[in-house]
Amino acid sequence: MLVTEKKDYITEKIGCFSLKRTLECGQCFRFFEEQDGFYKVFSGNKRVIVGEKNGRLIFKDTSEDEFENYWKAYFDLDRDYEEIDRLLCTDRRLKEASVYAKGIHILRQDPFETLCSFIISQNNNIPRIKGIIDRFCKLLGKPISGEDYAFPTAESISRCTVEDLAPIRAGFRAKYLIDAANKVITGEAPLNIPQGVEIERAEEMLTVIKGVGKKVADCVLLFSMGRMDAFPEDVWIKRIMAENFPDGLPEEFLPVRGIAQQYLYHFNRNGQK
DNA sequence: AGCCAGGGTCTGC
DNA sequence: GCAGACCATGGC
Repeated sequence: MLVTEKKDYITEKIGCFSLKRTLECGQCFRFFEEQDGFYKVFSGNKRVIVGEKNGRLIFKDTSEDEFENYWKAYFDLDRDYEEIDRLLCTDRRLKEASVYAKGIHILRQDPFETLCSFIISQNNNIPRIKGIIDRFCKLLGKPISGEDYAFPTAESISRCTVEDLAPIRAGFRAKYLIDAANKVITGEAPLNIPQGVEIERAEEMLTVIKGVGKKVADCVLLFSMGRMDAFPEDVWIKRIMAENFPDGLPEEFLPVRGIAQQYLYHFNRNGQK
């Protein structure tokens, strides 16, 4: 059996990107910082170890193909964030957040994992969300290697009862995870929504799932489907909007309001105030 | 002990 | 359409 050796893959210099901020700003839950500052990142049934040095990303034990075919899109490395930032900085209120959040990219995560993760997120806090997801993968996910597991497939979840899911301690959300798995399998809730579909219509396609309201649907659309016009409004964003944008976001920002949302969220949670 | 956490459902007005 | 109770669990 011939085993092809993988070497580290090192990217070109990336203009406007912060690995740390992108992973830690609350849009994903399955990543772990290692001793050397590298991150072990999971998405669906994939795993990678990635670090940042001198403006380049270093993907350990990764081929160029794996980078080009998956992780490049995952980290949204082809989008021109400098240009988006220039637009957002034309507004005084958004400029403050944009400067603080510089380098955050919106991830293109695995859609089913993102759906389940934000179902789990409801009325919950981030450390516990990570714990539930971790136990979910260990309980039902296919082993990748060592202690690493893939995210559970919809099929494996659909075979479960609420009692089967008790060990992950998701509480009242367990029944929602099962409903999501079933509706994804039948196609009643599609995870391949074309970009051309109106955002309100796309939200409706996901809110057919029990436990998925507008906020969770917008998180799935933004954080896994590249819908930069999705605008998740959690308690933080609602407060920020009421205080700073009582008449809503100005129209010129609507196509990238999801990005503006993430900057505002990060700034207000971690920045001054 | 009570409150809150990247919400949603169900009921009642 | 909108307010309020309720939902499991755990950290503070």
